[in-house]
Amino acid sequence: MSGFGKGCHLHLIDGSAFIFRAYHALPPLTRKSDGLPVGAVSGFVNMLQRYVEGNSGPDAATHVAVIFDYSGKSFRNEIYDQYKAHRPPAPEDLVPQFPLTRDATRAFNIACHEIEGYEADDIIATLSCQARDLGGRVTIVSSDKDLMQLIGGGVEMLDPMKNKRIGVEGVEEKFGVGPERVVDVQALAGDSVDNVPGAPGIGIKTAALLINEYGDLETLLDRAGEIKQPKRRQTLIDNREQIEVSKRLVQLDCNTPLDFSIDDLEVRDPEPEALLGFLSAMEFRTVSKRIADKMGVDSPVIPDKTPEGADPIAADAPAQVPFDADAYECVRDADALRKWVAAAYEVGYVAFDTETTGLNEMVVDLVGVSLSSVAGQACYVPLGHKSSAADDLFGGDALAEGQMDMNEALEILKPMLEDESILKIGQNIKYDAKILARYGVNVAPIDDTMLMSYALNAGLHGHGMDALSEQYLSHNPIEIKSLLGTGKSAITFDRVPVDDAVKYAAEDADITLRLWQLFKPQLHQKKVTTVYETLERPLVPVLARMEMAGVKVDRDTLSRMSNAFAQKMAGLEDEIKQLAGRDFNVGSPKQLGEILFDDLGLPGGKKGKNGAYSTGADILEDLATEHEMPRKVLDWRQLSKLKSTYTDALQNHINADTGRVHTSYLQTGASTGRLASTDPNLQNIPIRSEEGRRIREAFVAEQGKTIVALDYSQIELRILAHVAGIDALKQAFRDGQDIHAMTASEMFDVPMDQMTSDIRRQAKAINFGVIYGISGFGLARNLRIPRAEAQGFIDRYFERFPGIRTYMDETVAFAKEHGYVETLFGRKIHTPEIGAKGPQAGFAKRAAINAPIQGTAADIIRRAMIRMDHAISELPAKMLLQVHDELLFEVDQGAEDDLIAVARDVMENASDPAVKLDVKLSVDAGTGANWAEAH
DNA sequence: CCTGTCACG
DNA sequence: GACGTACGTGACAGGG
Repeated sequence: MSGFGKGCHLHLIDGSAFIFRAYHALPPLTRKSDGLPVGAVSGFVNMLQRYVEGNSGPDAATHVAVIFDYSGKSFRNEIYDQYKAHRPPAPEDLVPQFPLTRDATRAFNIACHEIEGYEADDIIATLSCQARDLGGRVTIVSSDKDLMQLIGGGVEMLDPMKNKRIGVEGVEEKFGVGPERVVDVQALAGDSVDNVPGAPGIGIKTAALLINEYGDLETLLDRAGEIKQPKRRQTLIDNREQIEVSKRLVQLDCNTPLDFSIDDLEVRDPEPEALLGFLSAMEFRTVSKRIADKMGVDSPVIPDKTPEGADPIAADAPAQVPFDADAYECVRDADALRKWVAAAYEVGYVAFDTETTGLNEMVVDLVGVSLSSVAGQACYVPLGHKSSAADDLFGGDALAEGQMDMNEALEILKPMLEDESILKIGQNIKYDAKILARYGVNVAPIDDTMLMSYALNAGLHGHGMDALSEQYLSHNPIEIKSLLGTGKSAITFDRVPVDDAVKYAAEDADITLRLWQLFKPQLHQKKVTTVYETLERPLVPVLARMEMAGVKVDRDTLSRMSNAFAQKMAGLEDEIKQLAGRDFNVGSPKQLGEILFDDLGLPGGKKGKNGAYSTGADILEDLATEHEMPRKVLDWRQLSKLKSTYTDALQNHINADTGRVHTSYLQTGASTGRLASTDPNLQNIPIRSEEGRRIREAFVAEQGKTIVALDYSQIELRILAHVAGIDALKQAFRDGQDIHAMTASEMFDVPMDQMTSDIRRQAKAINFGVIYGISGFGLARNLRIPRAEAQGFIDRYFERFPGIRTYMDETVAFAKEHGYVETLFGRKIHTPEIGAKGPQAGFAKRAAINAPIQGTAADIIRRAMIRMDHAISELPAKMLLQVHDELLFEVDQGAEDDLIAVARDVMENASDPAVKLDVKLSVDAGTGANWAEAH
């Protein structure tokens, strides 16, 4: 066997990082037989398994090792006794798992090494140098920036989280200098995580600037006196020794004494017996089975025994700490804030919340931030509270005393909020992320308790924090109303006294943390982790970007329409009052009812539960044959709606700075998985009537750009064809037929070439009816035909497509048995009313039938949106809006075709590979200067 | 604050 | 046998 050399490829896996990631990513699982904590081991095994599976192709390793930190002090503590001094001891339940991860590595037949007195990074450095000198390639599997100094000359890093390779350019992007100067920059910038001091006040940006100017650290320090900025100059002169120590701390050692050689690291196939033996000893049933299947051997039998009295759920429940508002801290200076940031680093996560002057993220100001990393312990950092008017003769616009400078606080918080190793937990964190984005902070990675609640319990209850706190923590939080008041006299949060704000804001962070601790393991137990991780969590940044992008709305167009509507309405109003014989408020259904049914004595007056006549559009439509007034009222109402809701209200939503309208998407608004759009709702802009449709002309592209709209064609009927297994429907979609005409032909025995628009219209109504959980009454009302006739249609439909009936019955039965229904992607929609008696039973049944269809369509477009972000990143295009089955883009003129090709591909394949649909998805596209043209 | 009405998919 | 019924949303105006 020849030794390591040219053509060889060494993979070095940062084992310790794997362990911590696994520990934080997974709920605290225990071995069933004896309660040994094995969550981290389980995650570690999964990562190794994925690594082994992916190790093929041109980048495959010929040699591989997993490298661990040796527990205890390293030689760096002799250089600087405070090195990594802020690191807390490993969590109690993680400690026994350390040796098990070594066992796991060996079980996979992968070399595993650690050396006393050295860190994993040093071993990785030494092996990288050796491999490079021998002419081979190296891939370091880690996202630790301290390892970036090793890159170059055939050495690359692979970020396993993002599955992204990092080469020399990646280093330059991160540090502003090449790999050989990374240590110089780190020596200056220091590192709060490892407690490397560096030069106070100098961060990576400034450090890179200085190093690039002077060449290297030694030259810089020697010539520090030449620096123009007095503060910088003094810092470097005063802290020379500290900077030199820092460099020795960050410099990795390429001469670690190894008790093995690279040749010992050659890749070996796992031995089934050893690997399965280890997995069954750990009682990992799922992985055992998967690996056994892969290896083509029998999976080991793992006894399923639970010790008497053990309650795994109860063991997982977070500790009950009483709520204590007096325990919350008000943070007023940098040192205090740094302590809270350090606390986040200790555990690797932090719940945080922002307080602002209002609810419109695009406009409001930041007033304060609250943090919590341990239940019961939380702080509030007031930043923008105004002094009370009584203290300030100049109208109370001065900042209150005892607050940190906003920029200083953000400088301390930003590295932590952007640190990939620190999980930021929020309740509706999209809101906080958007606020902070306007202050130059890009919050990531994130978890969101609102979305967790939604993935777990959609259909059971709302997902606002107050409701969740009450239900799951038995704690009623302070109401914001009690601080701000209501109505006209309401104040903004910056006017709330700081002492009151602390109690309210810190409590929110505390509650969020506790909810997270509660929900996180439940995701796993309730099997909704995939839904949360693939359909909820990654959508947050996508929606945030769309909302911030906004859509350009032309004020003049709206204003002109508004005037035209007003004129027409005035004319109609005169005519209506003339016909009524007296003056009244046309916009009042109550008064209108009295005119129609009492004064004019028209037939069919039905009083509702509060004694008023019903005057809905369908009733007026029927009355239109009796009298000419109802038609005029209908016309008036349409104009009134268009004017008040669209041409007038929309103008007020145009952002003064951007000239665009920025909606907010609510991810948890609809139980089925659909989004909801608010402030303003851009998912109900008119299209069905010709007059309403023209409002879309006001949604325009910027100069030099084009609006592109892509929408799924018949997505819900396609999903119905799949889930109900209707072959005729599937075939029709495959053949590209007119689906409603085909339904009509099938039902009414009319050949396709003799189809009339009226028959087709009826079939279309039936097709939609099926999706909604059809009833004879509903169809009769929709088609304005006798109920018996409608029922006949339905019977015939079921006869021709018997799969539909089966689907409906099975779905209702499933809902009754489980209390929920599911989409094809595993989203659970709860149906608590399914067992109800009375009219609600009908509602619940139809909702249960509709939910998997509407929900699966919603899941598909969510997947498309999540992938779209990356897919169009190279194009001069932005995704602006989602309207359930449609995506709206703005793209540079000339790039429309490129965008359509990419976006259509993403949308049509959005269900792959999780779900293989029997029916192809089809997407229509349109372009134009405005939304009306593009549709 | 609730209800009726109507805009969308 | 009667009861009421298409599914999912949000915004606005009127009225207490």
